Amino acid sequence: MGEFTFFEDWDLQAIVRGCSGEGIPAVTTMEDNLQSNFSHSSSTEQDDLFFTYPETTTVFDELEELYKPFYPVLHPLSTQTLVTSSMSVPKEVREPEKLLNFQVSDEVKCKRSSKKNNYKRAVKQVTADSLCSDTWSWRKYGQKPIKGSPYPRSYYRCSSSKGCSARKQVERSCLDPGVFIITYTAEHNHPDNPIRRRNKLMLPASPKRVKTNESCSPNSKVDSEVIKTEEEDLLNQHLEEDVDATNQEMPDILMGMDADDWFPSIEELNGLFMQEVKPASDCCFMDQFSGTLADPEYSRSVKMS
DNA sequence: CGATTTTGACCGGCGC
DNA sequence: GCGCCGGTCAAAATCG
Repeated sequence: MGEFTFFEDWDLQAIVRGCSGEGIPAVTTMEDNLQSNFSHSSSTEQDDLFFTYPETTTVFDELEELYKPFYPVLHPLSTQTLVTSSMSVPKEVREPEKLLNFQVSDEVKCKRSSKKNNYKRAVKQVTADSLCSDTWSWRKYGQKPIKGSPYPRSYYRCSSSKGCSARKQVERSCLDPGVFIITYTAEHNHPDNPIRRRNKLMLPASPKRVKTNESCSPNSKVDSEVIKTEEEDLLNQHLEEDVDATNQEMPDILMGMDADDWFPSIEELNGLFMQEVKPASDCCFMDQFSGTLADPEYSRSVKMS
């Protein structure tokens, strides 16, 4: 997939690495947090990644915690993570109108003890800037329109190792289309590979690959034009930013690495600089996450469930 | 030609 | 039991 700036989003790596069981402490489960009465007031950057639910908080505190990542206006956007265990992303997250009736305790009780959900989940909210910086190699295996959201959810599995059960889901926030909600599931059972993980840039889908689907609903057809325009603007904007970031923020190259990666080899650095800095015109990554930008006709083909 | 994406079909969980 | 929904599979298409 189109991961091409693996050093940009250090905290995204942190989450993935957490899943891999190396470097940063592994993904924290809801149960762990409840047991340890862990507070969100920690001052370390790492802790800021996680939302936890201390036993002593009130329902309002919990609601506030839940609100934070999904109301970027109130809380300036940063990559933030909600870690859950053995449960799906709360539906209220996607349907904020229901959030007022949402109680964390209910969610904790809502165990879906299926095999599918029997993994730790790390839910993360990132901007488009951060989307392309995942250090792992992911292969898309599915995409589904999600009820209540105008944007489809894409499903990826780790392609670095055959037996790796790590998965991630990417969907746009229905509240802020510029924000993406990434859900990591399961853990990597292999070390990250700094060479392998640097995928080639994804090029826009060729016209012959673009399919039009007239069977989609009238709504989606109208909306698709709007979405297309907005996303093209967003893409152009972020492509420019990516080039700037690549040129100016090289120190960040170290930020997303665990101890083993802090001192990359000369060869690796050379390769990184030579491969990662590419013309913005070559960059097209959004399709990897939203299934929309690289394929301008995408939303036309999304069938309404 | 191998890797990846696309996409319809299928499956299992859940609510009614 | 049935239908809805999310998640996954797998064949075909596509890319480099």
